[in-house]
Order: sequence, then structure tokens, then C-alpha cells
Amino acid sequence: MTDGVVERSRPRDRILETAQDMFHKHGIKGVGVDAITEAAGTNKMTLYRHFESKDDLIIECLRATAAKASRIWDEFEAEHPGDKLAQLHAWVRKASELLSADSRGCDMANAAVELSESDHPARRVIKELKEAQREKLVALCRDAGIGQAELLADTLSLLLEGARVSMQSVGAEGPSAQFVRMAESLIASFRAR
Amino acid sequence: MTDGVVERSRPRDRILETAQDMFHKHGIKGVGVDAITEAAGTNKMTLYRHFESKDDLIIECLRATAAKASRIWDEFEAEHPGDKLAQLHAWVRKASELLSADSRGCDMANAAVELSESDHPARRVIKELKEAQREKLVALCRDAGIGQAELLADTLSLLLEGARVSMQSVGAEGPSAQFVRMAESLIASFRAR
DNA sequence: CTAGGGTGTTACCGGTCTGTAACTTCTAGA
DNA sequence: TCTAGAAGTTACAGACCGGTAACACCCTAG
Repeated sequence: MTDGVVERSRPRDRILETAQDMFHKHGIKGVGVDAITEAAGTNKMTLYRHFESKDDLIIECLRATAAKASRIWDEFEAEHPGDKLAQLHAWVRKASELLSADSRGCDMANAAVELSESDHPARRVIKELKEAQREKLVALCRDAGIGQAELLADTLSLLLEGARVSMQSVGAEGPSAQFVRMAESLIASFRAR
Repeated sequence: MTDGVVERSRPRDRILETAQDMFHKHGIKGVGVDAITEAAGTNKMTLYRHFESKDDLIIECLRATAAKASRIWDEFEAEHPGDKLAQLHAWVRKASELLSADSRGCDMANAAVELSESDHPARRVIKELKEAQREKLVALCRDAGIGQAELLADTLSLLLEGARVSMQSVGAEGPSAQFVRMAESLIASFRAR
């Protein structure tokens, strides 16, 4: 079996973790609830006892993924306590590591592409979570002593977002291969102003 | 009726144009062939007489969209004949215009996100088309007299790609709002080297 | 031991999807 | 006008989807 997630934790946790993984790999519309529950070693009824609907499950998955990403930020603070500039460089390095390790990009961005209906319940959650991430990066840039912190943060955001989507269309040897170089020289030029 | 595409052109052309539009708006997996043919004022049998499968239709749509994008490049040359630097600035302005006019991003990138199966026939087409676009932008940068032409072209690519996907997750008031400023100052700093 | 809640199982509903078969109608060209 | 091919129509196959009902099971708290 390709299990591993199926160790004896609570069915709800197994479903949530399996769904995150499968949504990430195959896309939201590319995975049915039956496939999720089977991979999680449980069944559809149990899923619907813990989640109102597939949309609800999607939202919980996005929140869980965002929470994981948030934990990475804690590592930056732990590794470079108080040194915000070092944390910013750690952000660049970590982003590049994740780029190399996985070519399916950002779950929230992918979900936004897939769930094109403008009133889809997941859309406002995606927006909330993305805005929170944006504010975090802006604060990091500002605390690192960079003048135009918002502009640098937004530029880095677009570069990373672009790198993640570019990997999916042209692969790892495309423009995304230069992400670190771009980001570092950007930071340098903003610091020089 | 919401037609308009249904003026009496050939069924194949109507299907192709309608499918491009609907795939763009609602995503590939969000649109069925029945919906396409109905909107195109025809029927499923006619679609399958002109296209082997839905996947084949998807590929033809991507090629058609890329061809349209290619025509925009001809405008740059027509408006600024021989002046490659002006054409590069025109590229930035045009990209920003398209960003403002439409928030569903790039069809090829969106397709790459949706069609996550690594052996999907559309994936190699997406890669081909994206690589062609990349080479065009690299050539434009090089002919504009910029030293690190590849790096500038790739950075601009990632910025635009990021802006298009960012619009879909956080909206037009997010980081993508600063695209022109980012791109222009990038070009300026590359020219200064 | 027992009661009850969480879980598993099976079957089903109504809907949608891609793709095809068989047949009729239309239309353009000789 | 006649004909051939393109296009329209209807019906269907087979699969999958999200979601629910009814019932059997197990395991733990009392």
C-alpha cells in the first residue's frame, strides 16, 4: 500500500492530511472524495460526519496548509532571533528549497485558478490567507530596515508566485531557476537606496 | 441570447473561439463539451467530427491563444519599428493593460495548474509555447542592448506570471498593482549596468 | 456488563461527464 | 435539379461525481 498517512490517528486527521496531499498533487477537481477516503483508510460517510461538504474540506485543507507555512516563519525567528535581515535571506533560501523539492506550486494559488467561480466559498479564505502572508513579508522587510518595504515585499511575492507557476508550465530549468539570484539582487538594490 | 460568437462562421471556428473563451473564464475542468457546443450554437457530434477529443480541443485552444498573443508582438514592431527598447516598454505597458482588463490570468499557466497529470498531452504543448514566448522576450531584451538579457527576460517573465496568478488569489489591489513600477525600475537598473 | 458514540459497510440517488451510433436535415456545387 | 458531404438531432453507453440512508460493528467509559 502507498499508505503511511494511515497510521492510527483519528480519521478526521487522516482525511485532512490525505486530502491536503492529494489536492496538492492532483488538483482539487482532479480528486474525488471517494479517492481521498480510500487513501486515508476510511470511508465517505466518516468524511461527511466531519466535514459539511467537499468545499468545507477544501477550506480546512487550505487553512491547514497555511498553518504549516506559518510554522516555517517561526523557524526563521528561531534561527536568527532578532536579525530580521538574516530572516529575510532565510526566507529566500527556504523558498528556493521548496521550489526545488516540489513542482506543484502554491496550494492557495492553484485553488484560486481551479475554483474560478467568483462566489466560491474558498475564494475569500484564499484571499484572507494570502493577505496575511503578504503582511508578514511586508513587516519582515520593514523590520529589516528597508525603505520601500511594501514594494520589495510585493516584488518578492510576485517573483515567488511566478516561479511556482512557471515551474508547472515550463519546468525547473525555466526562468524559476534564477529565483535566488533575482531575489538576492533585488534585496541588495533596495538596501542600497 | 448571449451569443455573438455565433455569427455564421464555420462550426469549427465557432467551437474553437467559444471554447477558448469558456476555458479561459471557467477553467478547463469547469467546462463540459456540451456547454461549449451549446454556446457555440452547434452540437456535440459536430465537435467530435472536428476534434479527436476534448484534450485535442484543449490543445488547439492553447495554440490559438498563443497565436493571438504572438500577433500582439507584431504590433510592437509596427508601432516602434527597429526601436527594440521602445518595444520592451510597450511590452510592459501592454502586459499591464491586459492585467487590468482581465483577472483570469494566462491560459497556458492555468492549464498547467489544472492538468496536473504529468503525461497529459497538453503539457508538452504548453511547454513548447511558453519556451517560444521566453525566447522572444530574451531576444527583445538582447536586441534592446541589455547586457544580462536572459536574466532580465526571466525576471520580467516571473513578475508577470506572478502578477497574473496573484490577481486570481488576492485581487487587483494586491501586489500585482505595482507591476509596471517593478518592471520599469528593473529595466532601468539592468540598463544601468 | 452495558450503553452509546464513533466508525465501517453497502447500497443508492440524481446529476454530470466524455464519447458514440443512427438517423435526418440542410446546403453548396455540378 | 440532383447529389454528396457537412451539420443537426436524439438517444444512449459507461463512468464518475457529491452526498445520503440504513444498518452493523467495535471500543471505551461508566
